[in-house]
Amino acid sequence: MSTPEATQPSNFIRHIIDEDRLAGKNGGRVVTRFPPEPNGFLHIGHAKSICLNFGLALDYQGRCHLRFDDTNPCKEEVAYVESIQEDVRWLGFDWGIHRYYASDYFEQLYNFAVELIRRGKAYVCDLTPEEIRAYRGTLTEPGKGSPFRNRSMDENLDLFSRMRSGEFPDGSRVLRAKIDMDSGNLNMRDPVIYRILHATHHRTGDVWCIYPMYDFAHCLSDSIEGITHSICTLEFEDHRPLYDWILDELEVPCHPQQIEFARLNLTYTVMSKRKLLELVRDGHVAGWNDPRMPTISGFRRRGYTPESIRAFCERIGVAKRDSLVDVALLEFSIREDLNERAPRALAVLQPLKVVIENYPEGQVEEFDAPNHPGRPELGNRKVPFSRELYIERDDFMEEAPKKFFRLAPGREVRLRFAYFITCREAIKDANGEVVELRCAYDPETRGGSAPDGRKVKGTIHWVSASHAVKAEVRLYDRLFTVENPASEKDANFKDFINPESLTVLTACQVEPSLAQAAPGASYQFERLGYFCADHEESRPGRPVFNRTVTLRDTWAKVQEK
RNA sequence: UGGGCCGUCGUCAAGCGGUAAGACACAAGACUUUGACUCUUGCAUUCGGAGGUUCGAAUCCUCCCGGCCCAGCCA
Repeated sequence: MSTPEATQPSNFIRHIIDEDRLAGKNGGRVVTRFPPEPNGFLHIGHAKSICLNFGLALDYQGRCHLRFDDTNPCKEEVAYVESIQEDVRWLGFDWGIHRYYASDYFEQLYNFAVELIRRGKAYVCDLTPEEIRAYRGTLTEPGKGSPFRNRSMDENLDLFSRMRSGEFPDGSRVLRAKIDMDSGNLNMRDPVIYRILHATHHRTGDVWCIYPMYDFAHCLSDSIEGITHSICTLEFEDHRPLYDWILDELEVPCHPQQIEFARLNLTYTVMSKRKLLELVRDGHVAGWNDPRMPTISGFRRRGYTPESIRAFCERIGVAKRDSLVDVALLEFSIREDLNERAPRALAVLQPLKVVIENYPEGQVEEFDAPNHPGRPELGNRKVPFSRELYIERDDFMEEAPKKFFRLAPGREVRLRFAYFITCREAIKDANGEVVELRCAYDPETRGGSAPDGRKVKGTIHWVSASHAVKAEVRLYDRLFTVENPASEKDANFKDFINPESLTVLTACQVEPSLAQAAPGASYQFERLGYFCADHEESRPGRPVFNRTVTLRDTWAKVQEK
């Protein structure tokens, strides 16, 4: 069995854990948790956290809890808890019996709050939200104490209990921790830990009308569950003193260690739930699982595999510096995986008709095409060939440069698995647009090689016109035109939405074997890219494919020069 | 004139006082019935800057510069 340290790249969190184990801390146990708030869909930034937390548990033979941080009934919905579980499972992780909800702890949390009051460390405050803000001071000036700061313990106990029983309207009072209004850390200036919210909670219904704030609920939930390492993102660094303060002031089962790492940012997309929600709400995308979305469900529908996302998360590493990861790394990860597993197929996206003038009318041949060039065990399929074909429009150029290896008047190319053909004539319509090619084939080149040893530089894909199946193909491109839309100064991120992020092609012609593509199945359309049959809209006989990612395209780079 | 954190290749990221890993990207070449894949080669005399400590510094110290986060009864 390999050591944990050897299975994954090292990072500072592993170092901390290694040291803790060496010191015998927590009895050597490692218990982590992934604590999403069910107020939106998971995105690839969450995938980084999931891979980290569950990965650590796996490697150190510990466990990782899935805990819904559902302390704000106004924003949370069961639909989200369902999608979150589906996504975590799809990514390949298993929380076993360890699925929890912060709302399961509401009673315990309430009792902890009461205890805090008893210890003189919390008080009920009647200030309005505006007053609380004003009293809090600013970044550079200290705050001042609330006039309710020194209420008696009995009064606090009474008021808090009446808050719970619903005597007071929303916003009229809060419970605050009594810490330090002079602290340079605003989180320590008597933070609110309970607020009144007469809202129906998706799990507890109307049982409660007061709800704990994140800072109060999170550390205690961690402690209740026996978490050893509570891993979160950088913006919670300022909250750590409060996390520790609460656990220090109360008698709790254990005191987990909060560790912060940098959240994932990816080029050409946005990663905050608020912004993603906005894209969905304003109809810029078709939903949370639109293949252009950086959500896990979006990537799934786009044709990404869990393996590729896990490989990506491993490659990006874990550190504390803010970073913006090149989406090319994600694309590399999915190409690497699909190259290995996706069966090949011939598909013509923008058909150009080709008539092979010297090929007998009505004749049909079938060629054996391997499903994968490197994996013969994946077998072969038959591809029909006839006098009239479709090829890709881009594979013909009327005036082709020397470096263009494809079809042009007078030039010869190989039709993959079939014959060499030479272009005799390009037929144009009234607008001067090429609508058909008249070609001649060389019968001696059956199978794709010439007995006389002559070579052709180019091989193109094709499909037999009368056998091809019509398909819809959706080409996806980056959602934004700039690398970091969220950081553009004096502008709204939505101003940078790429108007060409989606191109729908409805007249594609694909080889017959693709007619029955199973929803979600991935293929490599040779020379084009990886495509997957759409989970929701693909139908037998009328397939719909989503482009996952293009193939690497050296020719495109040459063309740019 | 507040508090916290971070600066190592274009992008991520190892390194933890002994003389700059790796990946992606990029470039050149080989192979090729996918201009794919694969392979080979190249790609930081230097670690934000300046001083200092040391036989020796990306690693330790000092100062400076730059970036990020915090003033929700959101998480």
